[in-house]
This record gives sequence, structure tokens and C-alpha cells, in this order.
Amino acid sequence: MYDTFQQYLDSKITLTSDEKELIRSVSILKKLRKKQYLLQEGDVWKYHAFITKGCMRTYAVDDKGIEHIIYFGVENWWIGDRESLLNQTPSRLNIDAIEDVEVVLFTAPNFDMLCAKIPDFRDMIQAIISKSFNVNQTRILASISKSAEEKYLDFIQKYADFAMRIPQAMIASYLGIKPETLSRIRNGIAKK
Amino acid sequence: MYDTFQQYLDSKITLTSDEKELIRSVSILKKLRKKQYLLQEGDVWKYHAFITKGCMRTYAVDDKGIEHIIYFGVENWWIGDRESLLNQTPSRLNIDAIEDVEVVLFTAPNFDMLCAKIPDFRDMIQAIISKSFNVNQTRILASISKSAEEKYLDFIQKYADFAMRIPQAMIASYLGIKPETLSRIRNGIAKK
DNA sequence: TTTTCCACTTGATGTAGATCAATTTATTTC
DNA sequence: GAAATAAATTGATCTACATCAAGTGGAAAA
Repeated sequence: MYDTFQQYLDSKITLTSDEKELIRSVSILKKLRKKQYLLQEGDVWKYHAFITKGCMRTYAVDDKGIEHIIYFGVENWWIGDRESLLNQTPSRLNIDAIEDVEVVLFTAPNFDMLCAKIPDFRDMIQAIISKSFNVNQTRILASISKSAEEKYLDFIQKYADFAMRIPQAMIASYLGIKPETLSRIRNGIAKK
Repeated sequence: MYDTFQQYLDSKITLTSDEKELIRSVSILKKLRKKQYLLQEGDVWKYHAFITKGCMRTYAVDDKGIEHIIYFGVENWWIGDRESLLNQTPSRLNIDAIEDVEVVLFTAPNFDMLCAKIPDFRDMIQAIISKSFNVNQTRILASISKSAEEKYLDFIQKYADFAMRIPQAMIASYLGIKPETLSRIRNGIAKK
């Protein structure tokens, strides 16, 4: 189960066996059943988390009780709430498992230690954050400039590898539309 | 004109006079008239930029020729295109001056040198990036969960210090709505 | 001053997507 | 494998926002 993470590391950076062992020694393995929470609103998030198996979602619940999905995450993705972690404030987000899930966790102090001791590790993380920043920016642009259908087509193209694993109601939530609307959009696309 | 940037630095971190001098020595001052570009689509962005005076916008132009404003920036804000800078690829964005503007520029190599030599400087930049990441995330959530009126009210509250300096048509673009709609929203709010 | 030009408003109408309600189709669960 | 539960579709109607078109007011230009 740690193996998936090790393979991920090997694909990104070259590490000595001491470094590998150091990383492994501070990792925490965790399994979650479908629908279980990794983070609940109000709790303070303490980790950096990497998904080795399964599919998760990060979402906020509004004052009407409606869930709004901000991110999905699958194998080889990092997830968490950077804001809560950084400021050590109660999170406004929930993270739970859409499928049975396995994750590798690192506490913030251990993670920072790894970044300090292994420059390549830090650079890898920096690169991921930068990329993630750009993805968010692109999504903001899409949100102010594209129709629901365009956003859906972008989504299934960009996330073709896991889009079919996600219930449509959740994709609709992520896109900011209603499940009925997504159903009609799909119907429209199919007829073309 | 550099003074505003120096005051900003002093408010954030403590530097030796050598460090201050080092930073100053690699800074580039630039003035722009209203409507002039700092970055044009297709060009590769080479700098880190800090606004010391005036107001700017970052926007993309879609295939119908419509401008979509992604960010505004005023005094004491950093601006640029991290994606283009990081990958050294042609930018998909434009940055221009909404008012006459003064900026402080740092080339990427010089900026990285400053980050390497002055850890506090690097930490300051990291903190800004983290904060900016969180702001983007909050904006994504708003885009999928809030009405146009709510987004407008959020905007004028969050950016109360400069919102009135920005033409309404540009605020509308930033919010992803039409100027006519924003006008009606404002009218509705005023009548309450 | 008068002309020109934007920024903004207002009205009439159109449309994408929401809402509500009823089925149908898949998945779980026992 | 039937019953129960959840996910997705479909139809009718409603609403927020867009579009198109005129008109107003205020600042810059001449």
C-alpha cells in the first residue's frame, strides 16, 4: 500500500535509500471506507495527504445545507486543506471518500522536515503547488467565461482517466450546476 | 517610487542594510500610462512585478474577442503570470494599466537569487503565494455556489479599499456577468 | 462652449439553467 | 433474487441573467 507512493516518488525524483527510508519512517498509512471523512468542517487539518487508492472529494456545505464540491482526488493526487493547515484554524471544508480509499499521511512538522532535508522533495512539492495554482486559475477563468456544456466537456476531457468513476450528481456539483441540467447536457451531446 | 516597495518590505520582514541594498540593486522601476500593457498575450513573462502606484488588471480574451478579467491589482500587490514564467511558455493572459501605474520588476533569476540569499524574503513570498492560493480557492467556491448579487456584495466588501476605482463594466467582467446585469443588481441593492 | 465619447442606466424580450414532480434505471442490502 | 435505496432521466414551469436597443449623464477634447 505504501508501494504506490514509493513508485510515485521514484517517477518524480531520485532519492538515496536513506532518504527513501526517512520518508517512509514518518509516513502514516490510513484506510477509509466509502463515505468516511478524512477531514470534517470545524476540525483543524494537520497533515499532507497522498491518495494511493480510491477516489475522494473536497467540499463545502453552504447555509442551506447544500454541498459544493471544490476538488476531486484520485490515485497519485495530494489532498488536504492548505488554509487550515497553514493557519491552524478550523477548516471550512470536508474531505471524504467516494470509494474505499487508502492514503499516506505526513504530519506538518515531519513534512517540513522532509522538505528541509531533501531539496528535491521540496522542489517536487513546489512544482505541484505551482501546477495546482495554475489549474485553479484556469478554472476561475472557465467559471466566468464558459457555458455549463463547455465546462462539462472540459471536465471529461481533462479528467478522462477518472471522470466515469464519479457520480454525475457530484460532477454537477463540481461544475456548479444541477444534476438535472447535467443530464440534459449529456443527452444533448449524445444526440449530436 | 521605490520607497513604497521598501515600506512594504519593512512592514513584512526585517532586513539588514546589505540585504536591502541587494534587493534594491536588482530592482527595475517602470512606469506605465493608463491602457498600456505590462504583458501581452503570446509574450513570455519574465518577471516578478510589484505595484507601487495605480491599478492594473489581468485578463484573457476568448475566441469571440471578449475580455475576461481574472485579477485586479493595486498598490502593494504582486502581479504577473506564474504559468508563463514557470514554463517559459507564451502567456495566454494580458496585463494592462487601468490607471497610470508604477511597478517594481525583478527578473526571475534575480528574484530566485534573492529568495536563496534571504530566507525571510523567500518565506514572505511563500506566504503570499499560499494566501493567493486560498483566495483563488474561495473564489472557485463562490463561483459554483453564489448568485451574481452575492458575488458582487462579497467583492465590494473584500476590496472596499479600491472597488470604487474600478469601472463597473470591469467589475462585471471579473464577476462573470454583464454590465447591464451589474447595473440592475446595484439598483436593487440601493432600493433596499 | 459645443462636440464627442465613454460609462452607466433602463426597457423589452430571449435563453440557459433552476426548480418541482414524476418515472425509470441502477445499486445495495438483506 | 426480491426489496429497498439511491442515481439518473424526463417533462412542465419558473427565474436569473443575457441580449439587443435606446437613452442619459458626465468627463474629456477641440
